[in-house]
Amino acid sequence: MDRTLKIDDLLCFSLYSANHALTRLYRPLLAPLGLTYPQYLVLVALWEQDEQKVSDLGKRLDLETNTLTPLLKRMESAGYLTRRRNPEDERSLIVSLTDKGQALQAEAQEISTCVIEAMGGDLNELIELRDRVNALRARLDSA
Amino acid sequence: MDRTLKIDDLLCFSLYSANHALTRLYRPLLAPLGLTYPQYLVLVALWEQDEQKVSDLGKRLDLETNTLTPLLKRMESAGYLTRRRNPEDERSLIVSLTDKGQALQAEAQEISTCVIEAMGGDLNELIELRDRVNALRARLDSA
DNA sequence: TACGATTATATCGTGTGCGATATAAATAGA
DNA sequence: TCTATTTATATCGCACACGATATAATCGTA
Repeated sequence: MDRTLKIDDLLCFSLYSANHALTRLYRPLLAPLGLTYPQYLVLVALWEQDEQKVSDLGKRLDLETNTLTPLLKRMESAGYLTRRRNPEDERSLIVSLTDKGQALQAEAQEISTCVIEAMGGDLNELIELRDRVNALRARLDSA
Repeated sequence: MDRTLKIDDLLCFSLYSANHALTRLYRPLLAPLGLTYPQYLVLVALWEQDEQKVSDLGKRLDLETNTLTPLLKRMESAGYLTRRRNPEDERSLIVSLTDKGQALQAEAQEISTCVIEAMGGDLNELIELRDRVNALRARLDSA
């Protein structure tokens, strides 16, 4: 049996590469809004629950503050959100959507539709794939 | 029905996040070798087929030269590979493994074992997941 | 209350990714 | 053969990611 490690054999490469392909798919869809893919994920998290602390967003998106702080500053400059200290604990920072940030939610539905179409295949299959990838992520996080 | 877009609903986020989790898993395994995860993927590609042009590696890993050139230079500095012009076409550059780069293949087997264990679950399940993710990637690339 | 430990965010340095552009070699035509 | 076009790699700029470290606020405890 051939034990040579091949690039296409690696689940890690599949995920790495599929993630790149998705980023490339999102880029032109998000460019008109001046958003990057990680910034879009921040918006999704805030649409789901507004007024989150930086640490909440970090847990939700599994990102560190050294990634989030500059990213959120850019989004604040772009007018999509505001950052203010928590009056109850001046250490933490509360991130809130602006009206402009709220308003984007409507356009996002189109983007989702577009992405799902590009992914092709049956919707139930995509959902199952999502659940399996999430399960893998959970196993990796707990390892 | 609740149509609010939730972060965990997104297959794109699953892949994004699983990819991060994998990178975090590989980091401490590769750090003793002075390698990053993308650099490791370059080695895997070269173990499979030595003496590849930069453009070949780009196709294999789905990366542009603006990513590969500096990455390969770092790997050359680290002594894992050499870069020389193709005598038959001076525009192209041939990337070859050094003895040191070849030698790493043995250690890689251990890393793979480690990663597969961390991924947990049944091996056949992992293979099926890989195939599904690869199929998704193929659909995205052709879209 | 004083002060060391903890917590939340920020900063710095390095390494990807990639759009845009530059450079050099090879090729195709007039 | 001379030149415009194409091709392969390199460079530049910006935005993630993240380890390491810094700073400021809060907490715990004597």
